Amino acid sequence: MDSRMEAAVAGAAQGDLADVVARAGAIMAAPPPLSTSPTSLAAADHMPLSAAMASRQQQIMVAAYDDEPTRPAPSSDAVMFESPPSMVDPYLPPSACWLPQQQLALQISQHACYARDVAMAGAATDVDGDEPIRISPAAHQIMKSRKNEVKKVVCIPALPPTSSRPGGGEVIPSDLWAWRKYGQKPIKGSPYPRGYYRCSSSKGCMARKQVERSRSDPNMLVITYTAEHNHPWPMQRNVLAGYSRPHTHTSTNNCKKKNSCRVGPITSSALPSKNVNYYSEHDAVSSGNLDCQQTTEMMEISNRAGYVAYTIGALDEEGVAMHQPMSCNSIQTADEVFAELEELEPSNPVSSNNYSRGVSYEWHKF
DNA sequence: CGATTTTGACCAGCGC
DNA sequence: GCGCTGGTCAAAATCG
Repeated sequence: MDSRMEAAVAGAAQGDLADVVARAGAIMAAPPPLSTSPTSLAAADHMPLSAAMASRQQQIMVAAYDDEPTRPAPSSDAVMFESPPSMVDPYLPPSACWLPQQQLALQISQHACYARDVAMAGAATDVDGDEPIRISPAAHQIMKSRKNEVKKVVCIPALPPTSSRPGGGEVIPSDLWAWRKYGQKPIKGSPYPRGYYRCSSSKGCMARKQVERSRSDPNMLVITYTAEHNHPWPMQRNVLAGYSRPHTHTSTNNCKKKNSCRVGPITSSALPSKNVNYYSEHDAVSSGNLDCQQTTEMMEISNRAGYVAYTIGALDEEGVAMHQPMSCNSIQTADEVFAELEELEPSNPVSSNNYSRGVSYEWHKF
């Protein structure tokens, strides 16, 4: 068995589910020891997948941000990541597939023993592809714990801590929902505390999320979503304003206050509370209540703004893994994209300059 | 002044 | 039953 897989399963045995996810993500992301590794993104055009992954018929999406918006679809070399790729939960809406490069995410759900699935998907075979995975009973028990609670786990590269923030300056990327922190606890065995957040958009909303750094890879943030939002997604089209750039945001420049890594306030008449500070950074849409149209728009615009999305592990009818780039035909600069958006909704301006240059984001209600 | 964060206290679940 | 651990509450502090 791949040593990395052993580590992942060991993590599960220790009850570190988040770590399992992170490890699985690392497995998926790790540069292959050989250029022909099954997980090699460089071999994207003819990517073989593990049998276990295929059995789940999972779609694994990798979204890569290209710093040069005018650059065409990347060559095979261009999809060698330093950051982990995203693995998108098939139970999640398609919107979850859209991920900026620096939030390349491993995203799994707990619809059915997800950690095992993660481990299986991440390393169902070793590098040689011939060794089956064995999950210890202890690990399996951990995976089945928390009863039948449905969770979504997102593993993303952590942003650099902001020195301006007290207590280490953890920077929590946004997922477009409004979250309010209600607790923080040190976690046994981990040097990093776990933050507890609840949705602040609606009083009755039971949505929760937990944010912690992976103890095995401090560069990874593991975000666990619990329960569903019982209200509409608070923003619409112009949410994209915060999406099309990697973290050139102002955290290092303007984050003089502890809350300042929220790029800017977003007000919306649709919101129950006034002047709610929404996280407006660009990040995975992981909770995903977006409808198909929104998703399509986001995918399209993101592609045009310089994102390139790849599907890894989409299966044909015979279970043969396919890998194909998603549409990325018309590459435009982000400014062009947002200028176009403004044309679509002149009453709902998007500050493309601010956005594209990462200075400050001013979103307007719609 | 309202919203959010911080942080210690409290509570519940689980294993021994 | 007890202790450990994780999750939540709530008061105080902080921020805009």
